[in-house]
Amino acid sequence: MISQKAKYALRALIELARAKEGDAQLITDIASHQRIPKKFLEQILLDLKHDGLVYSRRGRNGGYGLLKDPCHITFGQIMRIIDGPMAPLPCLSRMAYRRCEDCHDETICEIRRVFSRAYDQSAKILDSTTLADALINRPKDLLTDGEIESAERVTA
Amino acid sequence: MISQKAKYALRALIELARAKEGDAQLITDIASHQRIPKKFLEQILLDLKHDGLVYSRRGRNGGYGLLKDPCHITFGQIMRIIDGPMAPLPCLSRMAYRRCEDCHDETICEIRRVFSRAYDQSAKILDSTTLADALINRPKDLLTDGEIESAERVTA
DNA sequence: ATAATCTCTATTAATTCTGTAGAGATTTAA
DNA sequence: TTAAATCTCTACAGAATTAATAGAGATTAT
Repeated sequence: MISQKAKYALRALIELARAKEGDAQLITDIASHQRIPKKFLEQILLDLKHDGLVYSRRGRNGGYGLLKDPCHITFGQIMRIIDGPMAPLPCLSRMAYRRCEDCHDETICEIRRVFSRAYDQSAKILDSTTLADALINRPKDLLTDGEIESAERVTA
Repeated sequence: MISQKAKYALRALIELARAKEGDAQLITDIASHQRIPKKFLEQILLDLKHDGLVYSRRGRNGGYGLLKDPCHITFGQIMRIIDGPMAPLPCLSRMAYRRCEDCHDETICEIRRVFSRAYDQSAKILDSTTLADALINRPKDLLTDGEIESAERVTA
């Protein structure tokens, strides 16, 4: 599962992406619209700022805004900033590779091999889907099987 | 990241899958071969037994063995037994669906939509890859791009 | 100056993870 | 029938992580 913090970050960024370019939005407003604890959101936005995704202005008329175009901010980027490496094994992380402590030989590890394939697939999606993509309200005939299935369960 | 417990479980099951069908193996032996804390492994194997993946015999000549053919035990099954739902969001879990506490409307949630696609992909792999698949030592020309890339980094 | 707003660091409570401990039950075989 | 080997079950504990909360500080507009 992704962390609550990551969900908050994604919700906040989606709200920022929806705003007209340039208008800064208040932490207070984002927090109340998205039902995010304000002080927690402060930390999150600060992380995102330190990583160059958003800008901020202090004082009156202050607030936060996206620093990059929504079509250049991927879910993968956001997840890595907030939750750290997405890889299911440290030895599969491209940004933060670490050896698995007790692994005999990485090159022949069956577990690594299987998870590598699974991770490739999901990373491919998350690293190519942007905030702009997420905002597009797609017609039903373009939904994936998984989306259709889950939509059916939800409305059932 | 998957848990240490899940890695232990996978390693133990791979060791059981390698054994000739029928011979039970001792917890002690699996623990020492795979460098798994013995008492921790006891709990893990017990979980797997309660879920019908392995059998056990007590007393002299006791031990553990697979209850099903390795080609009928998927990585997905194992991961769900040990780590619980694999879905990145509770509202995407097929086995253990839960509503996201603070979600306005699941059917239009952008976050859910994106992660649904990513999860579909990786679940497809993990639910179709079996212990038997993992044991096959495939020639290099059948490796995926991700496997090649990571093999290169490892040997570099 | 003052009010509004973001910034930074510390602290805390709850939960999860990774084990450890030990008494108990079952089986085999001498 | 006894002893040794092995799995079974429950409880506990320390460390790490998560999800906040708190509060003093810095900056900006008016």
